Amino acid sequence: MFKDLDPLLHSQLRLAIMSLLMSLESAEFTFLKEKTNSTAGNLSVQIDKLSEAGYISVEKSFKGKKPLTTCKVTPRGIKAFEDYVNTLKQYINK
Amino acid sequence: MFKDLDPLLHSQLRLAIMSLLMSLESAEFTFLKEKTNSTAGNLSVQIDKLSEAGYISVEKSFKGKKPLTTCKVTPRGIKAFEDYVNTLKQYINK
DNA sequence: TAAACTAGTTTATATTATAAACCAAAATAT
DNA sequence: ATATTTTGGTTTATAATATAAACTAGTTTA
Repeated sequence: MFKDLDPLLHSQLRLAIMSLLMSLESAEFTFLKEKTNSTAGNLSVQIDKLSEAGYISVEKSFKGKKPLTTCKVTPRGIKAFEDYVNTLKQYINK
Repeated sequence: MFKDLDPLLHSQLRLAIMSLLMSLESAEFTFLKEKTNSTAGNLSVQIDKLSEAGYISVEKSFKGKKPLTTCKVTPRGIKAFEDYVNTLKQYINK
């Protein structure tokens, strides 16, 4: 009856990160931090988890002299997000 | 940007329970257990939490000689569920 | 050159979900 | 009759998770 919800996406902050990345080419750490209203620590942890699952790719570089972390959703992440949304519909429609 | 998701509803099993109760007059413990595919222990705990939040009402009686736990969603529960769904849409509709 | 700020990471803690262990009564098998 | 299993749960222990606090390395500002 109820399919399992991907636990990696069924988390407020990770879902917010993925939601943003689904509609953007890429996003910087500081941008995600601001938009999700999260602490840097929490964001860092959740980005790692999404990255380890292969849902996003993370690139570390420099913007001038400051470190710059850039995130992009991967095809696998897009698939996972879409599956999650479809599964969720079982729970919330009707 | 992203409103907080009610943590009481943002839980697979509790969401499944509420989802079922939203479309039924009432439901028995054993029915919920079967439909949600949960263990009795887990279900018992989550029913308590929903009940303590006032999202559902729980009535304990007997069916013949066997104990019977019956659950119903409350108006407050309906409101919370609808709010949750609306908030969730911010996350999943691009 | 000390203080404060930026852009993070690591680690500790508090919360949560979950199943295992338990209980009382009833039904079933011996 | 009386063990034994099943039903319908509850309580408790454990494992997983989310989150913030503490920390780091370098940079800018006073």
